[in-house]
Amino acid sequence: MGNSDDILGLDNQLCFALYAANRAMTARYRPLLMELGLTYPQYLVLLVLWEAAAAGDVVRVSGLGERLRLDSGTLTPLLKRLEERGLVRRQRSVEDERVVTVVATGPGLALREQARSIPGRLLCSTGVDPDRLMALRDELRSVLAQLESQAPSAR
Amino acid sequence: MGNSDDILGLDNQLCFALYAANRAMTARYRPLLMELGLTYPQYLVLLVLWEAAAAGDVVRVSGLGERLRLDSGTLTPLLKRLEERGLVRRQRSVEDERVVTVVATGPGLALREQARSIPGRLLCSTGVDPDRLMALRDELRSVLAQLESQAPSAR
DNA sequence: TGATAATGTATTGTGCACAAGATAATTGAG
DNA sequence: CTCAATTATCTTGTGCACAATACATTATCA
Repeated sequence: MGNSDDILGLDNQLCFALYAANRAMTARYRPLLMELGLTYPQYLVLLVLWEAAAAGDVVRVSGLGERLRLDSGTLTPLLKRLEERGLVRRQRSVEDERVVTVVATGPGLALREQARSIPGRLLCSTGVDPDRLMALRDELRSVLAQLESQAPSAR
Repeated sequence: MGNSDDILGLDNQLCFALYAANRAMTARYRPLLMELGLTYPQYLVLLVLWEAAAAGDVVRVSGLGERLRLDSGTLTPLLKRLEERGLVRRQRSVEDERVVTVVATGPGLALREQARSIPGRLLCSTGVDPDRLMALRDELRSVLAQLESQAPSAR
């Protein structure tokens, strides 16, 4: 075990704790999402599209990117895969032909019902107190907001 | 903004908070690590190899995988890239030829001195109270341990 | 109006992650 | 000793992430 005061000790790094916990969490999702034929990022995209459909909003690729913090190099091929499977429709806007809007199709919207059980099942699967997880979520959001509020290269 | 009680609301998901915070954090590391010519996973591998060198231990590929929670499909090409750059040496064990050991070379060990400033600079860059970050790290480690202690498919 | 800048998306290239399967070496039961 | 099972690593294929660049469209201004 590394020294607990080693500034470069792997286990002392917040970044590694984040990195490992994130992958462990998505690994927990994987078998549940496989039932829906989705990867984890695809699931996140659908969460946004389901919310938009419920609110009657139209989402563009750039809107997905802002919400999920992903760029077009990630989203474009991901959306094409979802479109090939008929879960999503991409359409170039007629008012502004630079814009591509994305909506969930019938099958894409139907998936939401199957997805409904996922958060609950995952919560059980973790075996951690839900209140602790919610507190952790809030703290992560707070840190994320702080990270994003700063200039990218603040020293 | 999605309903705060929508069980499928993006912003209500712990998983998304983890996912976004992790990427924001590694994005903070990126410019600092670029000075050393390293990616973030390469940096993690070197953290382990530096620790091992200090302790006089020899690390095998499987040991790196256990420590970092990565499999050989990720590590093998990563280690080859580090080896091409002369930062690492891979050597098949003579006692057991299935085993490949990995050690940091002179230049690889020298990088540690340059890396020493990174945790401190990153801490400043986040603009978050260090005690809060340490508490967050400990909570993440605790959740990670809980996730890893359970059967992979515990319902 | 006609050049120029800004905007929104797509493409290309590199490097993780991870599943599945292959390969080679070692171990162990008989 | 022999061969099946195990172990450790490597390979292949798919799908993110992200930087850099390209491209078409729209907006701006001299």
